Amino acid sequence: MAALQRAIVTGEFSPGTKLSETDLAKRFGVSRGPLREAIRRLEIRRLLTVVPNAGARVVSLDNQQLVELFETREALEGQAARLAAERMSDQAIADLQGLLDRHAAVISAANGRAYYQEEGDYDFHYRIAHGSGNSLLAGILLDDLYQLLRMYRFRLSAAHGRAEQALLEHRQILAAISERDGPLAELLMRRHIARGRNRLAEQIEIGEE
Amino acid sequence: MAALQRAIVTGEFSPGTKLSETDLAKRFGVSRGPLREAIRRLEIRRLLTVVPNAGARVVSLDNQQLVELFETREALEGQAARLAAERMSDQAIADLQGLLDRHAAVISAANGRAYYQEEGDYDFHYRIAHGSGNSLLAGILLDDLYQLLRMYRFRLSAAHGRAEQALLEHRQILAAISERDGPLAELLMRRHIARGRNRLAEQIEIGEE
DNA sequence: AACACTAGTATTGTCAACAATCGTGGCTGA
DNA sequence: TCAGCCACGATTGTTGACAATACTAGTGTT
Repeated sequence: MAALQRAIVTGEFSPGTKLSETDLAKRFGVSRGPLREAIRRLEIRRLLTVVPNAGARVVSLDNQQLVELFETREALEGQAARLAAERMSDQAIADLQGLLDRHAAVISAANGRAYYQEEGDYDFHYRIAHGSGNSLLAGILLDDLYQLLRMYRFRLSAAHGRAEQALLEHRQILAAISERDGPLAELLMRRHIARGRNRLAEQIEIGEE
Repeated sequence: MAALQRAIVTGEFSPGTKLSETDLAKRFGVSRGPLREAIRRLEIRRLLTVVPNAGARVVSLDNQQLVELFETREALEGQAARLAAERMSDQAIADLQGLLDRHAAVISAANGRAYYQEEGDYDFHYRIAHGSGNSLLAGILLDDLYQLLRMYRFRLSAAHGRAEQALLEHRQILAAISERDGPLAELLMRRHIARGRNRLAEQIEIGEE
């Protein structure tokens, strides 16, 4: 039944698609009852928009709403980085260091921007969220916001040649965490995400011309 | 069907209570189908904890989780205050000024701490969240976190004689917004909420003795 | 030709019955 | 007496059928 969420998040259904309950029920080999429960959950997670008596559609974010998403991430991930600097174990920090080393290898080897930009970036932010030791904050980020973000990764992946830059920023953030400098980690993380938002804003301007 | 959520949030069911589907269905005069959908929604909103094949319970936050709630609020409401300083209309700011004036009247008149502490505080933060112009951020705050908070307002209301202090802090925040000073508004809001968290921490220490 | 209304169809909302799983109480045996 | 097992009862999970609402196509009127 989590298969429905996966199907939506991975982009199997494109934004704006109308979701027929009977169709989905047949597709997933389940009755309409459990399916409706799944729809309600995805509605609360903001992955679907439901209008009463008219059905559910895959959420379709306009550019304004994507900016909102980045603004919200900026606040939450900044706080996560601050808390991670205070609470992450030395072991977890070392592990994360290793993760970034592997990312570096992937980038230099295959010029593997695509992989790094999507999964690598997600891995890093995932660990910071967990490292905050705040399960509520981590849950909002990972269960809600990141699922939304994944739906739009194609629109946001126009940042080629940015893998190296992102990796550098990740290393700076981790360095601040390693030095247990919470405020600096927060500042760097906010700036890191703000850059993503600015790139988005630039694309919007280009698109409007 | 939103009646169930209201019943839980207003504290009609105390934290930890087991919720029987059949009982609730009879109570609200509805079948188990729609009721289960409502339960799933409240589960995602973190107001209920559901274990498979064993039923749903009203969420029971321990002190650690309450601290997490405040840490998350601090990040989100700080950002909301910053954005509100940039985006709130002059009219909305003037209205909010009027709201605080009314709060001041209530406090001095009836020594009405109880009212102000609960509803007044909520009103103020509600308007800031909306004033951010970020519906995602406002939604997370108002639909999710504040519902959780309301369940525990009794445990957090041990701050007597604090109505005046809270009002003062609200005025300072609004002044920063009025001057369009985003960073200051954020700082003051974060400090305002951090004070709430610190009072909570003090209570925890007292309770542990 | 364009609009309004109506009937038909499809889809969502709701319900009561059935199946599966879990917790509990009592029984048996060492 | 206590541990383990079994069966019963209760609760959750699921299903298919029924009711209500919204969309659509077609017809008639202006």
